[in-house]
Amino acid sequence: MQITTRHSDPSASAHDRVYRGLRTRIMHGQIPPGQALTLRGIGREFDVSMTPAREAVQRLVAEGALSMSASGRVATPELSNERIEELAALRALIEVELASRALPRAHMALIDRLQAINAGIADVVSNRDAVGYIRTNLEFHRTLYLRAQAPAMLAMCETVWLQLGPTMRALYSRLRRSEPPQYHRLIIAALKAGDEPGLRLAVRSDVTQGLRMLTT
Amino acid sequence: MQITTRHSDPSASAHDRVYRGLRTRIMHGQIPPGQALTLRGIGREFDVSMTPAREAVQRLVAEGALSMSASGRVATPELSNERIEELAALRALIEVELASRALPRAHMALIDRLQAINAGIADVVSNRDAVGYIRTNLEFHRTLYLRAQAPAMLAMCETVWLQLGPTMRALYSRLRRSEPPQYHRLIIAALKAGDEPGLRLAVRSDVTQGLRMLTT
DNA sequence: CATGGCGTCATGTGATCACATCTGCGCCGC
DNA sequence: GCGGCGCAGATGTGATCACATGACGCCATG
Repeated sequence: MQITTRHSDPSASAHDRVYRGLRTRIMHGQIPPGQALTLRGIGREFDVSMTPAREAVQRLVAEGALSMSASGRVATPELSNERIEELAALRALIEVELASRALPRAHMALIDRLQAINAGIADVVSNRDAVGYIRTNLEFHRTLYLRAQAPAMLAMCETVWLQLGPTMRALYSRLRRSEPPQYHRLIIAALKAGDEPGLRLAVRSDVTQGLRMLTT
Repeated sequence: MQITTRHSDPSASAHDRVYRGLRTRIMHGQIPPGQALTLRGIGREFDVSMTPAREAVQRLVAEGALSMSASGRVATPELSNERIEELAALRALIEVELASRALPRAHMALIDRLQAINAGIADVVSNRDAVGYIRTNLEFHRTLYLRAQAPAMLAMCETVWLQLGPTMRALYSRLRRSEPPQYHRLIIAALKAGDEPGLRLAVRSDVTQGLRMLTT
C-alpha cells in the first residue's frame, strides 16, 4: 500500500475522488434507498484510508444525499412522500427559473444537442435501463441549464437531484416506461419558438410528471 | 490536553460543534469577506484537533459558506455581483414559496411572535449593530418559514443565507440603516389579511431590497 | 426450549504523525 | 540599493492508532 505518495492523478485529492464517485452513483440511482455504507468499505473500494472516505461521506450527508443515524451509520435515505413532494416543488421552482434564463441564450447548436440527447433517451428506454434513463434525463436538463449562466442555481438544482437519486431509481424501475418523455419535445419546441410561458409550463410539467404516479 | 475523553457534551460530536459555531458566525455576518481561516487555528479556538476542524471546514466549503483556493487555504468568499444577484433570486424564489405555504397555517400566536421580533429589530437598528440586525432579520424570516412545514426548502433557504452572510455584513455596514424594514410590516399585514398575492409581493420586495443598492 | 446476559467483532470518532507544498522573508550577489 | 534564490516555518492532506459504542451471536440458566 502506498504510504503517502500519490502517483495517479495529483490534481484531484483523494476525498474529492471518493466524493465524486459516490455522488454520481447516488445521483444516477445506482444505489437503492436504504442501502448501508461503511467507511472502511468505501476506503477499500477506492483504495484510500478512512479519512478521505469519512470526509466524502460527511459531505454527502450534509448535502442530504446520505442519511446518518444517531450512531453514525450512513445509508441512502428513504424519503417520505412529503419530502419527495417538497423536493419536486423545489425542482419546479429552480428549474423553471433556470430554463427561463437559458431561453434568450439558446441558439441552434444547443437545440441540436438537446435533440441528440433526447434521441439517446429512446435507446435506454427501450432497454429498460433505469440508471441510463436517469443519467440521460439529467444530462438533458443540465445541458439546457448550463446556458443560463447561473452556477449557484445550477448547484442548488443538482443538490436536489442528488437527494432524489435513490428514490428516482425506485420510482422509474417501478414505472413501466416505454416512450421517451413527451415533455422534452415540448421544451425543445418552446425553445425553438422563443415561447417563454410555454417553456416554463413544459419544464414544470416534465419535472413534476414523475411525482404524479406517487399521489395517484 | 484531554486525550480521547470528552466530558462536556457527549450529545454533539466535535466536528458538529465546530461546524455549528462557524456556521452561525458566517451566517450572521460576524466574519468579513475574504477573511482567511486555518485548520490549526480553528482547532485551537474550539479546543479540538485538526480532524474535526477539517471536517467542519470542508462541509462549509461544500455548502458555499467558505471558499477554498487551489492550495487548500480557506477563506470567506468575496462574491461577484452576478453571484449576489443569483443568490438573491434564489432567496426570492424559495422564500416566496415558503411564505405562501406558511400562510394558511399562520395563526395569531405566530403573528404576535413576528411582531415581537420586528420590534427587536428597531433596537439593534438604533444601535447601528449590523450583526444583530442580520441575526434578528433572519430570525424573523425563519420564524415565518418554520410554519410552512417544509424542512428541505428551509434547509436550502438557509444555505443561501449562509452564502450571503459575509456579504450581507459588508452591505449593511455600508448601508446607513435608520429605520426598521418597512416590508416586514407589509408581510405581517398580508398574513393578518390572508392576502396571498400581497404576501408574495412583500416577501419578494423584502428579500431583494438589499440588492437594489448594489445595482444603483 | 426460551430468554437474558455477556463477550466479541465491527464501526465511527478523534488525535497524532509523517509528508508535500506553499508562503514569506531574509540573505547574498550584482 | 535591488532583485532573485533559498531556507525555515506554516499549512493542508492522508494514514494510522487508540478508544467508545453499538450490534450480533453464543452460551448458560431458569
